[in-house]
Amino acid sequence: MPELPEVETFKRYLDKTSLKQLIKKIIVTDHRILKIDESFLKESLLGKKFESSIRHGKYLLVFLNPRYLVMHFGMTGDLEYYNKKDDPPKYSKVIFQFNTDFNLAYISTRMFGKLDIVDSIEEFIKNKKLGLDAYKMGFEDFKGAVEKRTAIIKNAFLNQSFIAGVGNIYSDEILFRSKIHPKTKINSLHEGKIKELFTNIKDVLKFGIEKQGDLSTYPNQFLIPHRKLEERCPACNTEITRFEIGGRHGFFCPKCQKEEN
DNA sequence: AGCGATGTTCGCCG
DNA sequence: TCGGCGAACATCGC
Repeated sequence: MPELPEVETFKRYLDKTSLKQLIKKIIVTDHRILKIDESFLKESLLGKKFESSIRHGKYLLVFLNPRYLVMHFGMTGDLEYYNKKDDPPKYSKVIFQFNTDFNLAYISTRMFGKLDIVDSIEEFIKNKKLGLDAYKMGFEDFKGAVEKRTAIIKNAFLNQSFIAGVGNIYSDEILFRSKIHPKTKINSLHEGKIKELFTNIKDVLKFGIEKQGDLSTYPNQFLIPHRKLEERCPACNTEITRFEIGGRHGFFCPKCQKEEN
């Protein structure tokens, strides 16, 4: 699932369901998902509670005093809070059993997600070299980040050290809405365009969060429903172009998104 | 039945 | 050091 809107949805779900309950048992069904030893995971969590959570980019950090559990979801991660009476969800890799009738399952279908333990948020962000959180950043900081970079804009978005949280799909949507060609050099953008881009990042992510990360019911005027071959631009009816960049497929409208801005 | 996939990381090269 | 590329990771659904 996850780019920023999905992870924000996981955060709200975890906050609503799983805080303040004693963790009495942890079951790890696949150790490849752990970046730390199982014993350290247990030492850090057992007998404690999930106190609060913070999302930075695509990462969710859950505070347990004194450490943080870091959840990353790869391309196919999920969380499910379920009654102990029921079977664990399919592809559960770690199950947190609370001192209640419920468990929280960390699910990773394709094993791309990871769980880690860290001492502080600042240290984590620094070690991972993560940029500003795309949803929380202010305009001046964003402008500073843009001016420090020389890469083409699509690659910049995919690089989490530029700004954190935007991935392949939402970056296409943001560039479409901003009428920016994905291969535009990011440092060629002028102030007005940077401002417009900033506003569109916020709006696209906000809409995504309101949709709870569900991409399947987007209105026609967005690019998202048209990210496939032989689709047409909802604004001008030109055929959408598919291109490859950094080993991924991106989509854009060659008429609405011209190189020059 | 092969290919592609909302992510990250690492090594290589310019 | 940065930027871009390609591969690797793992596995399921189309």
